[in-house]
Amino acid sequence: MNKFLSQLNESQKLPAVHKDGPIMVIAGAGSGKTRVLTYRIANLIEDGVDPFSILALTFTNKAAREMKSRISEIVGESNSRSIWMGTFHSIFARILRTESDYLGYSSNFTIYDTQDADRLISSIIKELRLDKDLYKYKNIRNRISSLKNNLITVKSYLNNPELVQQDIDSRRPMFGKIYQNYVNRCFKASAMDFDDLLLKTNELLNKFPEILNKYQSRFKYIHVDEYQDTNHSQYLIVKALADKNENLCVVGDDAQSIYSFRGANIENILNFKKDYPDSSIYRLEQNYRSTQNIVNAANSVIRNNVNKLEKKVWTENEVGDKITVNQSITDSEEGRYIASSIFENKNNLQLENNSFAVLYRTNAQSRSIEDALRRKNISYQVYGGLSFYQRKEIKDILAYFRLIINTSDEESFKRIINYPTRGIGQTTLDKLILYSNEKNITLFEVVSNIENINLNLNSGTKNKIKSFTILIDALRVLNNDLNAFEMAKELINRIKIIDILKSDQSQESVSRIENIEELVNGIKDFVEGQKDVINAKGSLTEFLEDVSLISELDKNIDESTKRVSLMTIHLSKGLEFNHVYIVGVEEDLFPSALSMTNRSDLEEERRLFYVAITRAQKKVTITYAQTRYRWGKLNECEPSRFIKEIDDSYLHLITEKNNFFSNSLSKNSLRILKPKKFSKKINNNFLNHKADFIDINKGDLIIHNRFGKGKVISTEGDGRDKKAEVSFETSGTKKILLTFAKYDLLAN
DNA sequence: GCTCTGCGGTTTTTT
DNA sequence: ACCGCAGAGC
Repeated sequence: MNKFLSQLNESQKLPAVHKDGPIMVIAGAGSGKTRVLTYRIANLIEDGVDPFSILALTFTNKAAREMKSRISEIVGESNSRSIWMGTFHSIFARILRTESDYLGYSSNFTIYDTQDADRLISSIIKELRLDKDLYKYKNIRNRISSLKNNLITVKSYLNNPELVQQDIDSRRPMFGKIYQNYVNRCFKASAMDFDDLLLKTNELLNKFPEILNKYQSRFKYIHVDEYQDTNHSQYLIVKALADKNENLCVVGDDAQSIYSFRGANIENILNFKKDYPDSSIYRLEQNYRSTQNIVNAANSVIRNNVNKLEKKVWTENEVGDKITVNQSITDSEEGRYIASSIFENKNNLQLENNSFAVLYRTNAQSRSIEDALRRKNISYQVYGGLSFYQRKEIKDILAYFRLIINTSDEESFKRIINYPTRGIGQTTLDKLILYSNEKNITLFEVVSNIENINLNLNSGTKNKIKSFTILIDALRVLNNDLNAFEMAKELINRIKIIDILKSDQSQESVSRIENIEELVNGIKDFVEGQKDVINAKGSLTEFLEDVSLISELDKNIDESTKRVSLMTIHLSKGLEFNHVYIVGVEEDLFPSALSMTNRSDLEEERRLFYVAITRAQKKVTITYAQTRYRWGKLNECEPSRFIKEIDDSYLHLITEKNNFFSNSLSKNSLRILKPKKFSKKINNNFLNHKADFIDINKGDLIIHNRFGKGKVISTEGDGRDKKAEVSFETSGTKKILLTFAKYDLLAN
């Protein structure tokens, strides 16, 4: 037996050395499942299995990278490099590019993200002259996505009276038409959305036995991490590929299944034994991550779920601190409590910022936490939300890149035909789209041939269109020789985007310029990094492939500054932190109001809470507020039922007596607030006396997050109605409402 | 065709 | 508060 296996305990060792045949590993939180996968793959290689024949599907590309580097420490880099390891989406995108001919696609196909899909759906709804209030693009997108994840193509949809009736009943009889147009337009644009990457892989494997055979023979050993979060489409791909050798190892934890909204099917893990009757099932129940109090608290919560596999997670770790539950009066008070608590723990326990994570149910909750951390000078990193690559200026630059590589890409074309503005407006674009739909040719073909097409355009417009096509054609030629970084510089010079943004002096433009610079630096890093990769050239194509499937956690973050992590609980899955704050643990927020109508949704929320608790090694703090701003309005909140589900013996409740509220609250206001449900009147009193902002007055200098530096000319109103008129250096005079505005006091 | 303004939806989670 | 969009006015 290989000596590195001695680093595993007995129950970890069994699945790690189980070589052939289907196995499932049910791994409780913190039980070392990544370790098992790592050593199992290393062991296969030491046993003489060709790394090229090992496939490992992970949940994020970051997880894949980390696992690869750990495997390379054992079996060497030349071996680990050859393993097929990555997310479903990235691995099968790679295979689809290789086999694109079979499906009638070009190998350069674009990957549409959610925003691209939404825009395309919106324009189809508009073109079909449908009522956009009845046909909400989000509903349509979700419906298309769920059909695709269940392998229901347009044809099978139209042949299924029950499905068609569902849409008639929800007053969307034209849904089928939209679905059909959407699929056709994606194909015409040579684009695949996220769901297509899985759907088309299934199509490829089902329709072409020689292809199926090729990949079945290649992938002799298949591993799937986070199996509980696979959807039906992914399940079928795995089943098809594993069918020949049946060397399949799936690892997961039904208690951590939290992605049903994107089609994940918990039944996949619950039914594994039925699918593979000869399979072996292993359980990892010893937790190495957390204290006894944390493990026990998590167990007492998940016990309330009916639908689950029985297992008992336990630990030999210390008992540890109890879970602190803190009540705050407002959401901003909650933020201040967390910032103070982090500050104190850092000092008392000699911890760095990166030992702490703040986890929340919705991205919108990060704001109050960010404000509080900023005021205490604690550096933090927000993951998720509007990501860097979704920002307008970045998507616009990327749209150029995408069009250069795939001129059929309709969504990219529409983004940049008039960016920067070159006098080609909506009217012209509508004519181009109409013609391209009529003749079934791409928009770029239309403009490339604009001279010979009669669209009632004046010669000025025609010339503007011509110079656009000349620009794109020139860049396409350059792309044959230049790498991604050189292309980026070339593009930015040619469209003069920095100059244009500079001429507009607003704070917003400054930040757009910074973002573009950051993008260019990122591309430079990427090109440098590609020098180590076999056969890679650092081309634009490679860069786009990398960027379009990047996940929130894959981003390169400068780790030299240690930061507190802020993220949704969904994103935190698989991670661990010394101290974890779970915030906004209130009814209607967590569990979400939308999850309370049926048992299975509520159970998923509970699993989410379980995930949150089990991220912590040493300490969990749960917070909730009595009032919270949502949709710009103040709401009264109640503590979440999940808090009550934790066995009391693991909890330390902070009562008002020993609670340390920040200085801005007087003892009086605390006394007033003592009754749990306070009246509207008291509520208003409180808010009028104790407004939640940095008070500013005439003559003060402030810095505003959007408008920059400015001087207060006058103020009006009181309490939370207080407004200030501020003269900003670059943005002119604005009136701001102090409770909402984001600013800091510079001097007075 | 461009730009400003006001309005309405937004906040469940993401590859 | 924030964003995207539609409509008005230039």
